[in-house]
Amino acid sequence: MAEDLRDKLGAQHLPLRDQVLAALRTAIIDGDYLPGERLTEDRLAEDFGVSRNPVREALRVAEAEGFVVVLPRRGAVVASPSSGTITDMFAVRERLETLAARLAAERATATDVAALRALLDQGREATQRQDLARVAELNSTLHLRILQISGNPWLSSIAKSLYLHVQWVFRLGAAQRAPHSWAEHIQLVDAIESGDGDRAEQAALAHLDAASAAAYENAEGGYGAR
Amino acid sequence: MAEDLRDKLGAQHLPLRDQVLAALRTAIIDGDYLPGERLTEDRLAEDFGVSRNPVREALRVAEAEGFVVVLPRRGAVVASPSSGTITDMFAVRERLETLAARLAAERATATDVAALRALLDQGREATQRQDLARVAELNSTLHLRILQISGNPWLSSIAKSLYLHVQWVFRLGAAQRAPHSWAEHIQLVDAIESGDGDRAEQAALAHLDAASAAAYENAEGGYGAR
DNA sequence: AGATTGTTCTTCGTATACACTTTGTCCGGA
DNA sequence: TCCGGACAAAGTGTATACGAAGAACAATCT
Repeated sequence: MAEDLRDKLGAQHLPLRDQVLAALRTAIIDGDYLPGERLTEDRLAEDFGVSRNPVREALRVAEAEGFVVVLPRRGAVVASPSSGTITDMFAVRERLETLAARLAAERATATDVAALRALLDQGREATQRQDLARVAELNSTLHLRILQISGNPWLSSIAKSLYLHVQWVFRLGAAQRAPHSWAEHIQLVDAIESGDGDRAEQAALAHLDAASAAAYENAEGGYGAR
Repeated sequence: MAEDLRDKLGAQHLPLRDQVLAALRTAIIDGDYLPGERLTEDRLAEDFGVSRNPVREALRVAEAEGFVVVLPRRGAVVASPSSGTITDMFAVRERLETLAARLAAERATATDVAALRALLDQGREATQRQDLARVAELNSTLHLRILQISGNPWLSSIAKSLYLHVQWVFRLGAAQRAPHSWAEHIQLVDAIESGDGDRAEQAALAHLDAASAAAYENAEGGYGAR
């Protein structure tokens, strides 16, 4: 795994710290680094085939984003999402993504809507093929796209970060609600296309409530907190 | 007493990068570094009397928080808030701080309320003394305290970051609305004390609308372009 | 056993070096 | 005079090494 990452990182020429950050995020989200796992700088530097400096800079951002917790003089460990943080995250998402849906409804151009519909089609197709990974990916893309259409950079960047965390928590809970939620997505895109802000907000709320309920069901199993 | 010692020992040591970050933030908010100004690593390192490494790590976080913009291979410049970002920020704050007010109303203990009332008193006093700087400071403390009482770390940290930005924009516009807004604060704390979530949310909304309107008036003067 | 003392691991900060980009400047030629 | 390109300067991006301090753990001593 370390070799794969190293090869990939070496190939591109973005700043190393950004590549490390991206790799670190996905490694955490994918569960390659498990909650509570200790992330020493040397270890990460070796895993990614870079020196400690880019690693440190990436760790600071990962800390600000809440993926890792840094203990003073002890270094970083992967954050441990508790069921409490799930509740908190959904409470914030409810406020933010409903706003995003409203703004998207008010501002979406014909091209925007067409792009969303295209994602919807691909999603339906992937669902039929039982390609769950692809469905999950399209799911993300759809949500992120709506955020982008909202045209509010603050909203977009904050909600995106939250969304990544939700993905992480879901993955940890082994939830695969994606196909089930596709119908809600269609409602949402319909509402956005209609240009009706209230309706879009309502659709987003319904979607989030369902997702939240599903998250709770999966959380029943319990995470190994701390 | 044992706790006192632990708090002292643990809290005493602040990593240099955090000190640099704090200093950088306040320097930007206070207008010591003006929007568009170039921030070379060497210059910052010298200004703060540290080496480049802590500066770089602080810069990454400042970038994530939106205080600086980093141009690839060119380094960092202080971000330039436009009137567009003001609108966007208030749209998000409206969703977030109303939620915070509701949660605070639902969860505030007697001690929490007492602390808020104490801030209110100090604020009234400072207003009488015409000590505007102190009023502004108490203003911040009050808002941050409410966020903390909400008990949602995500909400708290996101809204805090937004709040710092608003302070910045206000300072740039030379707005001193603080004394004027104090009456709204009293309403808000009253609502939180009552435990009525709807009422608290309403009070927060009224406060934000007034602040937003004031921000716009000041923005008329015009900020540098996007 | 319990407390004390080392030892080790790791972070944190510093310093230094160097490649590579971008930028700015200067100089010669049309 | 103006243009264009070589050339130098500035600054980032990255690596490496070293020392100091803190935390955790093992070994030792009373």
